[in-house]
Amino acid sequence: MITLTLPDGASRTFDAPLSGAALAAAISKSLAKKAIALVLDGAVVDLATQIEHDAQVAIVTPDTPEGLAVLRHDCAHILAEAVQELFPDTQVTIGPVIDDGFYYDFAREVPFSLDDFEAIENRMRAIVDRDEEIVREIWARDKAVAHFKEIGEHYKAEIIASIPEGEDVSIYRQGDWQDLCRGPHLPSTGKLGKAFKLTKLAGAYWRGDSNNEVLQRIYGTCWASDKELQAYLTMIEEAEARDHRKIGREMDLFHLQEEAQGSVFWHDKGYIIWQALEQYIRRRLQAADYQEVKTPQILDMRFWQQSGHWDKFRENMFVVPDEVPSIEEEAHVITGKADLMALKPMNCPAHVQIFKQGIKSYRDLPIRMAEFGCCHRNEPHGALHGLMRVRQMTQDDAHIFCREDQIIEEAVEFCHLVQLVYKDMGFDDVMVKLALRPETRAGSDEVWDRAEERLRSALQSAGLEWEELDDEGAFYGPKIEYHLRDAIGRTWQCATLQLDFVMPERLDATYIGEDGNKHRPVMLHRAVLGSVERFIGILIENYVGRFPLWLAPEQVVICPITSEADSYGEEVLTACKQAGLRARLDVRNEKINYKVREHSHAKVPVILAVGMREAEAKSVSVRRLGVKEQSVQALTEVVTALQTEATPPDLRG
RNA sequence: GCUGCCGUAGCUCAGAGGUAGAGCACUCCCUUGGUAAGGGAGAGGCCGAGAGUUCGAUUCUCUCCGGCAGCACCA
Repeated sequence: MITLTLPDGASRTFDAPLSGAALAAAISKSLAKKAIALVLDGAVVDLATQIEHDAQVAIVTPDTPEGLAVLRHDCAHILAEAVQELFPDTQVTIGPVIDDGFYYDFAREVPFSLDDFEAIENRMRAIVDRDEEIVREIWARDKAVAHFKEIGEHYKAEIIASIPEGEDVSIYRQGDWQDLCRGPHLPSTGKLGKAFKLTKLAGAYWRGDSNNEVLQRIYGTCWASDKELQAYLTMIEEAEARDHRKIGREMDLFHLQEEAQGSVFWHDKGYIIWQALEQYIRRRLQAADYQEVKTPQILDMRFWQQSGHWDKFRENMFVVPDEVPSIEEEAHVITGKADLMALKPMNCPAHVQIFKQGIKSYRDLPIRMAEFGCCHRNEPHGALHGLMRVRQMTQDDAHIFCREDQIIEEAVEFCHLVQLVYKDMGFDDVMVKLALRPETRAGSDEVWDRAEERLRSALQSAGLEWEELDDEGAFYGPKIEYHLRDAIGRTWQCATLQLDFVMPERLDATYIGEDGNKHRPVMLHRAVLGSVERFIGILIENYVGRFPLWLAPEQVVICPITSEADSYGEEVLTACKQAGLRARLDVRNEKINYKVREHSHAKVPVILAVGMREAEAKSVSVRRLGVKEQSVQALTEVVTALQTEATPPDLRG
């Protein structure tokens, strides 16, 4: 007798052990048809799994997250089967499920091309039509290693060989094709359906290590129905239209050009956003008792040697020889013999220098030292990405020098500040991560234990949920990271707080404690926006260029309907400007339709149309971006209302 | 940096072994129009750079540069 409890709390008893498939059939015919896997006491397993004893069970269907994951995993397998049928010289490696789909890494001499996708997809559909039964087999590890070696699947053999000796491995067989896999899988290939599409082709290192050979990765997406597949493809297409590089060009915010790779040319409109943001965050910092400083851009190599950057970070630094370039035709411009200086990649060592001027008392702490520091980092070319990853960036950086007993309070305060700012920016999809000790690190395990625990309690006190990342911390300490999403779902680290016991030591920063002795301060490296460039990139994508009034580069455009109303337009413009609004008058010889269309495309939040009727009544016809309706209101009222709306969030009553 | 793809007017994109085309934008003219394109004319290109194949290359081949996607990197 076996008693099985279903998700709705109901239970059923069976005389003998039975498979998931039999269970589904016992519940209903339609469920049996839709069933693709089984949840047995919380674990997703094959539908064919025998249920031997009392358990919590659920039948997995494609319309659940678990079901979709199984589907995508099978889609990866079917991709691999199709590829090996079409290209027998290909070795398989791994093929995991990812957000919205899956990928499979292949090893093959000849590169795949996008043109191959059609043939591969066709073969995948044929495999679905064949409806091959998918069977799980348990093999001894050594036998599996030998087998995969023998059939020339060296990567698979390597994976299996890394499984502990003596353990059995599971092999899934579908038709003539087989793969090492933990599972679970569909009962047969026919259950996959055809709502899949191969999307991207890219290189990827074997085992994620750039010292290893490059494999060819094929990405795909897979859904329970064609409708969902179509919806996903449409969503991706629309998301691409939100790309900040595209919107930045359309709205004339900034540009990039190859003579300054990774450095941004900010146009006037983009720089208005920058300034509004900088002034806003500066006020927030002032309110939180930060002091603002400015430190040198170029410092001698010896300085970076002392800070440890020369050792740990040199590859990412721009180096400048301290000599006068030769103007002789024949001579080398630079001798290569001069002392070296470097553009600062970070502000922290310079801030320590300010801290070290004079003698600091424990009474002075915490010192919160902020700088809108322009830093240069020599990023790999392949890493550069619009505003998101640049080589010259400005951080809303600050270093908090404090005593150990002040760490938690400072960290909690910081988390509150981030939450406040991100709320003002309208971000609701923020991911918080805690990056823990990396393999190569400075400081004892005891120090790290303490540091990590402190950040955990700070996150807890701030009421946040977070994910912990092993091995991702800075060499000098663990860090809290706030990640934001871009238009197509990629995440970018923005705010960060890093706990550092090392730098004060290296640069010999001290304060006089209550006991009259010298002590090391702790440093908290922190940024709220992160890099201003990246943050604006995220803002553009999140707002799709339709900024709230306080950030909009152009807030108001005044459009006379006939040239007779031009002089009244001037009057409206003056009123707007006097109220501090960023306004412009469009007196071009164009029809109102045309002007409305153009300024709407330019994402100007407010269009004020004025004709003779408005001129006589001292009113304006207000049209808000994205709203078809207009309303005619008194000029003075409109200006006052817009003025209120354009007030930055921290200055509102 | 690695793998793949791409590079034609300011933008979006056609094109073909015989030195280029559209729409939008731009300039000028006509039009004074009431809320997402009024009409006409004009100007605009070393077809990413270099080398090779060819009678001839923007088109084919190679190298480089840049862009895009992913990987690695992101202290």
